[in-house]
Amino acid sequence: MVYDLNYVKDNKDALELSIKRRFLGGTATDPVGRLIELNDSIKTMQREIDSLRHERNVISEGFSKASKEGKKTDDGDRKKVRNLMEGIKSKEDEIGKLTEEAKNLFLWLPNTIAEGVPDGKDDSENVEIKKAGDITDRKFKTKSYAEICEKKDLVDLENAARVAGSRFYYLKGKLVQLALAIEAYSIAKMASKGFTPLIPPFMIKKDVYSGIAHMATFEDALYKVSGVEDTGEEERFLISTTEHPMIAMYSDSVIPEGKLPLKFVGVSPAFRKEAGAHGKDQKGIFRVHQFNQTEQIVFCKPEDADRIHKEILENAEEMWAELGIPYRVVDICTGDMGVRDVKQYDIEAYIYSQEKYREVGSFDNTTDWIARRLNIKYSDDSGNKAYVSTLDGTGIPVQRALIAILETHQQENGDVTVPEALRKYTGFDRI
RNA sequence: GCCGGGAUGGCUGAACUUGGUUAAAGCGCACGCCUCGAGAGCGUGUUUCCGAAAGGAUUCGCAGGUUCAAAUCCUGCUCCCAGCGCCA
Repeated sequence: MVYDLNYVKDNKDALELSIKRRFLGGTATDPVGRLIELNDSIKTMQREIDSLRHERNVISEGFSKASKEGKKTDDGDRKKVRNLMEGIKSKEDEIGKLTEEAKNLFLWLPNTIAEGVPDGKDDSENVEIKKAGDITDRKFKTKSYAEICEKKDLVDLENAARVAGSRFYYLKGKLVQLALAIEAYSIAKMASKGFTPLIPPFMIKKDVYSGIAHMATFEDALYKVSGVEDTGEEERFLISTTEHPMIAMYSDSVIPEGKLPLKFVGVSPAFRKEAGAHGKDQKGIFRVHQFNQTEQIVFCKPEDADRIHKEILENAEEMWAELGIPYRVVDICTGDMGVRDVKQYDIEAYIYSQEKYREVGSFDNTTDWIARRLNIKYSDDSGNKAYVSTLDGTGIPVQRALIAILETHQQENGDVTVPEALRKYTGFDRI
């Protein structure tokens, strides 16, 4: 983790405003001011340490010369150096404490906010900016996906609960093939747009993860893999989104400017504790501990971030349209936006049985927020380095797409037609 | 899991046995000189941090330790290579 406090100084006003508009103020009093204060003390102290070290180095050099010439060394100097070292040590301890506090504050800081983001406290104040696809008036009564799965034996929740616990499932039969078809379709679609397909590791080391996620995420979302400590290995966590290992791929890296933008489409399972979601979508496969997804990730130059942000949103829209699912695009308000985002769009698919739009994708412009934490830079021809911008957006979340397809494409007799775009991957056109 | 070898700057690669000015040398890259231009040649620069600069600090996989002084000695860890064992 690298933290760059000049950035905080330069963006003081924007950051303070951001904290206020996101309603994060209660967490700490004047975090930005405190951070700047810490920064100044750390710098001053570092300068003092540097000059003490210089003194030490000068004396030490004298020893070096003396030993080469076979002369005796001065015991008084030896004592002096020892005193210097004590001074350095105590100052370093102090600097360590201040740095720890500064790092935690820095990690906590949200991103700034892009122009035009609607103000609001929570998701009720998000703004719908687009509706697409027709919600058809049915002559028959809509069956929920759960009913269809039950009737056609496509999901087994009961045995899953006994074997793995609640919020787990067995997918069965044609639903499995449909799930794999969604992945294959989504990967092929994105690859055709110049995104490099990627299957990432499904576990991440703790120290890497702490650059990406807040402690709250660790406790509420992440599963820790236990048992490895005994062998002396580092702790690992199961990924909670495909995005994390994809972004971390370039941590501590410098990407040559000519390679940007770097575009990837990943596919993997994701594991979430869903702590704090008790009661929400309790049954079924809408909110589960383990799901599959495809994910778009782009590393680009800052000036391209806005444009590519819209691009990844449009990529996903294109896929939902081809799957024939009615959806809408929502402009997320300040209070509901991820702290990493300067701007966030969500796609929500229409779920007939609930007569509601439900979230099926999130599209984040995180500018250099992640890059600063994971130290991802790019360099131009003359070697100047700057932080890249990163963008991430869902491709297709498989389980939720299954739900949307079952509910949207059901027929009166209870069968479900497979969207045209998926047929070459399923090999059948009807469930 | 066992045994062995290894990790040095943008890259190649020495110094480690025996701790001591500036991490050698080469390549690449940037800038300058030279040139009508290019090449060659010559010179300067090329980890990171503080600093307007001068300068200082820092850096040899990571973290500690010993020492006036660590790339070098000691301990722990991570990763890579090869062999053996196990294995989808």
